[in-house]
Amino acid sequence: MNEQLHIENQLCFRLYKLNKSITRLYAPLLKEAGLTYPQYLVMLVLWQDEQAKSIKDIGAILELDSGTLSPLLKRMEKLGLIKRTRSKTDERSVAIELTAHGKEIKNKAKFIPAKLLMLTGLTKIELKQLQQDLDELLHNTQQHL
Amino acid sequence: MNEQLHIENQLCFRLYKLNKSITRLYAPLLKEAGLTYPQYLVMLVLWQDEQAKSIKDIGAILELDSGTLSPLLKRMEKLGLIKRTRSKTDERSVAIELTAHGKEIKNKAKFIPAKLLMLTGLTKIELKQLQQDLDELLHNTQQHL
DNA sequence: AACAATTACATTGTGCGCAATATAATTGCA
DNA sequence: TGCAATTATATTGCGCACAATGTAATTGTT
Repeated sequence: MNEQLHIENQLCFRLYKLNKSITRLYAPLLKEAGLTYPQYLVMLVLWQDEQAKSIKDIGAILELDSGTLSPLLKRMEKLGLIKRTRSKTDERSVAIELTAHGKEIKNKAKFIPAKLLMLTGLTKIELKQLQQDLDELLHNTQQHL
Repeated sequence: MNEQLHIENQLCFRLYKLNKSITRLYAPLLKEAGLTYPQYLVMLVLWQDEQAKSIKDIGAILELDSGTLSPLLKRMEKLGLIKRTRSKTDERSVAIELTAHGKEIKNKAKFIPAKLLMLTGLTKIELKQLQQDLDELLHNTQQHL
């Protein structure tokens, strides 16, 4: 009997479940704004400073490649959230910017983080500590990629 | 400027990246055994006690529904990892059991958890503490689903 | 200037994950 | 017993995630 192979002992399985669990918590809140979770992540990046960003920039922040982002951003354009424009200074690059509708949604979305924090039941101090732990782990794992 | 909406302040984003990052760490190790990560999770469940389990049982453990498991298990059958059999006592139920090949793979896989733990750079104590923290968070979030 | 290498993005194909719906078997209850 | 409700699984459709490949624009080198 190999205790290490026991599924409940595996860190990865907890992260797998927790990630799904949190995504499901977001779903109803995001639905009100008409967003999926990955779309929400893109919007967070664009809301940051409301400046146009290239697909490359967005990919670097979210750690997603063009195979994921190209169709995702096309869907978001069809939903009227963003506009895609070929850069004139570099025709290879595509600039992504928010539409007026995309900017408006921020007002609905800005209450989401607080709502979610409440659902986690974490205090601000626990949150900060957990974020540090996860950052350290993220740093370690990414060294081996 | 809404600090809460800043993507780098969001717990969910860390979990999202960490989950992807860890899955990518597994990928090359699992490839040697011819498994994807979700397939590995199913195998972990079946390796536990090498007894046939229903799709429902597997779904309860992995928190996956038939929409995910039905095609996943069909692919695994095609790969020769498992066998699917309609239960005779209850024709609605499908029993999943390991093939000889499926059992053999355990010998390759049993070294994976230790390898991965090393890549995380965590001590056993840190691991245990983190697992507890994640369990608590998982428990809290699942209360609201 | 010519051309090889690199870069930014798009496309194709595969495998999840999940909502919604369908179907057949079983159970529960009047 | 008959029939409505429940249960176990399957199917469809959509949206990621990512590997592999393709393409056009740009850069670097000689």
